[in-house]
Amino acid sequence: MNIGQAAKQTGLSTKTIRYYEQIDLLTPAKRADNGYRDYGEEDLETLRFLQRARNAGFNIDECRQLLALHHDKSRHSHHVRDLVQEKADRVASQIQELKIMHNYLTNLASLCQANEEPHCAILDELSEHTQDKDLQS
Amino acid sequence: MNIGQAAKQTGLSTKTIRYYEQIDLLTPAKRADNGYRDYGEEDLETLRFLQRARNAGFNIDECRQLLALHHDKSRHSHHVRDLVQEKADRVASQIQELKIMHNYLTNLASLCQANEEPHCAILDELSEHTQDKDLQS
DNA sequence: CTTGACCTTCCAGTAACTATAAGGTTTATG
DNA sequence: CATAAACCTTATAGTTACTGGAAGGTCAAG
Repeated sequence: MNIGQAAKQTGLSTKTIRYYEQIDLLTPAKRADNGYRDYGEEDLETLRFLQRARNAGFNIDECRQLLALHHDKSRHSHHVRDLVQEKADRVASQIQELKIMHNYLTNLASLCQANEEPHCAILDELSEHTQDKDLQS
Repeated sequence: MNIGQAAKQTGLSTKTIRYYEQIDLLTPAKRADNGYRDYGEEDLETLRFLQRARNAGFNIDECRQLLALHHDKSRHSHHVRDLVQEKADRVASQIQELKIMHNYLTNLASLCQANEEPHCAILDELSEHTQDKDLQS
């Protein structure tokens, strides 16, 4: 199977697949006689694994670890769990930060009269006050 | 005032300030006789404006627009509001995505027995099923 | 007068790709 | 059989918003 087909089957782009090979996230695919990369069912599974892991928010390095655990038949399952739990925690705190930011922004937006006049309380806010106070709530 | 002082006063790093100048986000600071950048109170205000806007989650290009509006005395305040509101909306949907991701991850984590055994339902999940279904809930 | 803390410019690296160029191969069509 | 579209290949550069480091000039203190 050519790379284009593999891409379609897995939801990754051909560029991305080549890139993953380049950074040694994937072992190089075997080549057909014409030099084209040739993917089999097992390759597709690895590609799908990566697609899902990235989709779940794991970065490349974390994917590398997951893949290593995936291939390590002597792994302990709690290692995998720890990785996932840690990630979930980081996502949770990222959500918190974004909520604070969202508060601040809607607050900002509500300050402004939104008319044809040049005066705008948003710009005042960004210009004048001591910072961060409004972000902490 | 040298760049180091300006950095301290505004919460940006010297690197960042030079970078902002380099990408024309800032007009070049005037130079002292020794070639050092020399900042006055007005410069500090612009720097603080940028620090706050970045902190509020605006990217460089959005900061450019905010700064332009800031300097445009014939602006209409609703333009500013629109910019902020749009940003708030984007942040809101980012939060939604992260919540879905967080659900998925805690779900994953709960599947795993987390013991000394190699078998791990997380890896099964990432390997086997059709994708995205679990992300949609 | 030298040491350390500044400042300068320029170049490279980060994350995770995406875009583009220049070219070879395969497949479909007239 | 020619040729055009749709593949594939590699290599290089661009993206975002900086950060780090090298190599060197300047300034204040002891």
